Amino acid sequence: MQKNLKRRETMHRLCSKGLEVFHEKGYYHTSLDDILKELDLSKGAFYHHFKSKEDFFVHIVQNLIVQKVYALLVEPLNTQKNPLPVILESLENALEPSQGNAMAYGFMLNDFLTEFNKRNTEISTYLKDILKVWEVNLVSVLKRGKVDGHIARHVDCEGVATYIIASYLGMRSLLIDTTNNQLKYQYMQQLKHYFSSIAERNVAA
Amino acid sequence: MQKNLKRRETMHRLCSKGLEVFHEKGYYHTSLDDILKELDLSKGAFYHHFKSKEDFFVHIVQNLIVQKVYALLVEPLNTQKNPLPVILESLENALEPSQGNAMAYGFMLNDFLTEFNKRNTEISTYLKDILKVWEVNLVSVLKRGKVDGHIARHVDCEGVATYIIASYLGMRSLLIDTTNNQLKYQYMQQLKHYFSSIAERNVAA
DNA sequence: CCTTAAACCGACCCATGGGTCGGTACGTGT
DNA sequence: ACACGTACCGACCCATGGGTCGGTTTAAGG
Repeated sequence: MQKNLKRRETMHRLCSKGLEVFHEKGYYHTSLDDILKELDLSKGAFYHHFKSKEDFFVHIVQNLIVQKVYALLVEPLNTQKNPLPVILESLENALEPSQGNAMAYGFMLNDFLTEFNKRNTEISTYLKDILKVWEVNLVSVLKRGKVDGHIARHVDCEGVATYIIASYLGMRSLLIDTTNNQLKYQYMQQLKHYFSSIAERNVAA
Repeated sequence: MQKNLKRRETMHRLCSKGLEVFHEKGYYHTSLDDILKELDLSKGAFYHHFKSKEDFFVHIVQNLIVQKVYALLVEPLNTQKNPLPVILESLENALEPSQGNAMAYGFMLNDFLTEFNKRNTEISTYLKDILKVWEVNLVSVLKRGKVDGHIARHVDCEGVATYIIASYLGMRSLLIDTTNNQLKYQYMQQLKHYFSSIAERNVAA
């Protein structure tokens, strides 16, 4: 069973490095050789494991990117506490440029979303599906917040979720290439103002 | 002076169609021939007027894109009225997919910003400068709103401007390829909530 | 061992697309 | 009318990069 292990390991090395370079330089601006060179692998190796560059990226999306979004933005919502601070915390956490040693490249959905839009509908769809999952989870946690008396009853939960996602995506756009903590701080601050406007007044946020 | 007119006309046709196609398919996914074919012009014509594809796009940015952003998002701020409704109106207007007959493609900064980020620092800088102008104008109009008693004194105007821009950019990301009026409506609605949280309470917004 | 098939190599193919260059057509000043 | 320069043409050059394919190495099974 050594062969099977080798296969998995090589594929994982490819996907991992692939995501890293794709995120850094963009999908269409990264040649396979860029990735292969860094891993000391050949074209032959690559095409033995993947049908095409596109197929390769689909693997990356469905394995790595989905996981990252889940870990950063969906899992943290899974608590019984007041949703608003929980959401704030998850967003702040996800905006962190890199925790630990390796590049955690917080969030890359926005870059890929615009890069593939209208260029590759299949990949676009996969990426949008990920956003959708986040949105659905946001909505459900917001609705629960309403029931629990943390969020005002008049609030449109779908609208709030959309707005959170939009501001977050845009923030990622502004943060690109500048590790500007000032921007991040401003964003979090205003988000708190916004949240206070949808919180139930008589309960401590 | 016929020659000079011809020159201006051809350059303008190139830039105009160039922006259209670049915005539709992306800069790097558009070949010069894509544009030239639609205008019945040749490579020779193109390189007679522009140094390179990059030089061409710089022209487009500095002439057409700057103007569009000014017209849609900066000029409307130039009034003495309460800033918050004015800003809302300008954003709503700018999100309109296409007013009139030709494609007005509302706003394309976000797409180009992410496309050129880390790929072409010169163009990136030009694009960011445009955003900066918008930001500066937002800040100044917000500060005036404070003086005029429309906006609460504790508000961080820079933060608000950043937040508005972020949410707007992100909204454009979400709206791409879907002419989803629902999304736009949700966004405007939540923006109003947010604005109410930074408005001076004792004055009608 | 010795066969078989997976893992991998790297030279090659070829379409794409930015950029070049020698030429042509025509308006313009003299 | 003649010369000149501007606008434009389109065949060509060449680097890039996705994908192919015949071959070599290596692990697994009998």
